[in-house]
Amino acid sequence: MRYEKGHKDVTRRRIIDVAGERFREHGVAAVGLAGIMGDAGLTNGAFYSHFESKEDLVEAVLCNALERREQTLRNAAESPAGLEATIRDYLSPRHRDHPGRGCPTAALVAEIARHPKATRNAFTDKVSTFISLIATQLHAGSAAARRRNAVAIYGIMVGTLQLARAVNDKSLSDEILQSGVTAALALARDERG
Amino acid sequence: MRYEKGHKDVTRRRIIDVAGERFREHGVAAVGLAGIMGDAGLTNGAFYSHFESKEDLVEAVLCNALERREQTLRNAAESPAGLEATIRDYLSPRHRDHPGRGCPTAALVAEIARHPKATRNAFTDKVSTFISLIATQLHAGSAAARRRNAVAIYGIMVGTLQLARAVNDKSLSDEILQSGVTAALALARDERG
DNA sequence: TGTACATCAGTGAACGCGCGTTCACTGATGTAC
DNA sequence: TGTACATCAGTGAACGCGCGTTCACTGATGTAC
Repeated sequence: MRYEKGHKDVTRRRIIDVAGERFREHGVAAVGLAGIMGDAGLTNGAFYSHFESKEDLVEAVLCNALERREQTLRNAAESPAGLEATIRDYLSPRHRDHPGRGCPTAALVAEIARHPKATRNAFTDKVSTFISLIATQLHAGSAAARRRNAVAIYGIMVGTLQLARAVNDKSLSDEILQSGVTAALALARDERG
Repeated sequence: MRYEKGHKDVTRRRIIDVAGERFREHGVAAVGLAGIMGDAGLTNGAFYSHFESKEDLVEAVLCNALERREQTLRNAAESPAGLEATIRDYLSPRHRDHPGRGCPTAALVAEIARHPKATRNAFTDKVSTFISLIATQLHAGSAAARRRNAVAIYGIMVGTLQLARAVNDKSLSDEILQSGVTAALALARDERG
């Protein structure tokens, strides 16, 4: 079975997509390669003609998911109320309830901290980019204050989304999301500093 | 070898302490029971006279670590500048660099979201307590605004600490911590709402 | 006081299982002559 | 145009390993008589 040109790339992308969803849902450590390959419609053995190791896949998945996130952020940044929409969408029940297709940072940040250098480097680059992208959407205060607020907004989004996901009580979870939105929007409008 | 009274409790506590450190450092899924028992100076077999399962240990570890955290928070709450000290200590390089003895929420929140009901219930109770404890240390705004800010402060602490840990660049990591401190303190003093 | 038995925290080998990884093989297509 | 060979994405069985868990056993002490 020879395949048409680009077939292998398509397969590789399918593996990355499947793995991205499963990693964000269950964590990297809890997801096995056999399951990923099965979901991608392949058998175990094919994995190693696409990736060198599980860690190699993790890096590819992370880069892919973060790049998509960056595109979304860039698109939002073009409309004036973009940041507000980004914050409201990020801290929405929909995002909370569907981690598989959601923000890779919120789902995997603690695990990334324990992964090897290459993976963490890729993550670090994107964090820098996200902070800059948020900062360009802030208009009050000095450049330093805008950057400081951008970091805080990113932190509040990641932290409150994770808390809302972990908590086992719907009304508390909703309250956490709502408080996160209010605080992040206040930071976005901050005139101090 | 019969043991003096209370010996078993001491052993159980030692297992919980060791597991608590290792879980926070490497994540629950990445830590094996044999390693925990070895570090506690015991062999595998002894585990099941102390706990019903790994999940049972996870729950015990989480309750223990969260309870300690609550005590620390309560002690800080008695001094007037307690919240500021709590925030600065939480978002310090020392806390960032030593997750094993640090906040269980920051280390494990994403994993907790994927654990069974009993574990999540225990976590939920403590999150409620933490939010209330932070809220009692806020003095500006309505009761609703103080509670909202308490949630946001908790979220900012958890989110920025995790980002600072995952990022592979010291100066960016330090900047994230510093921005978190500034934003959390601003929220603590917030007069709006 | 001495003997027989109960207790029970801890031992350490073994269980089945799924993990990440390897590898000889397949078979449809493209290329060479 | 027909034949022989190269290519290479994917197959599927097997590897060693460490996991969570089980269990028959140990042996120092406490209790009963």
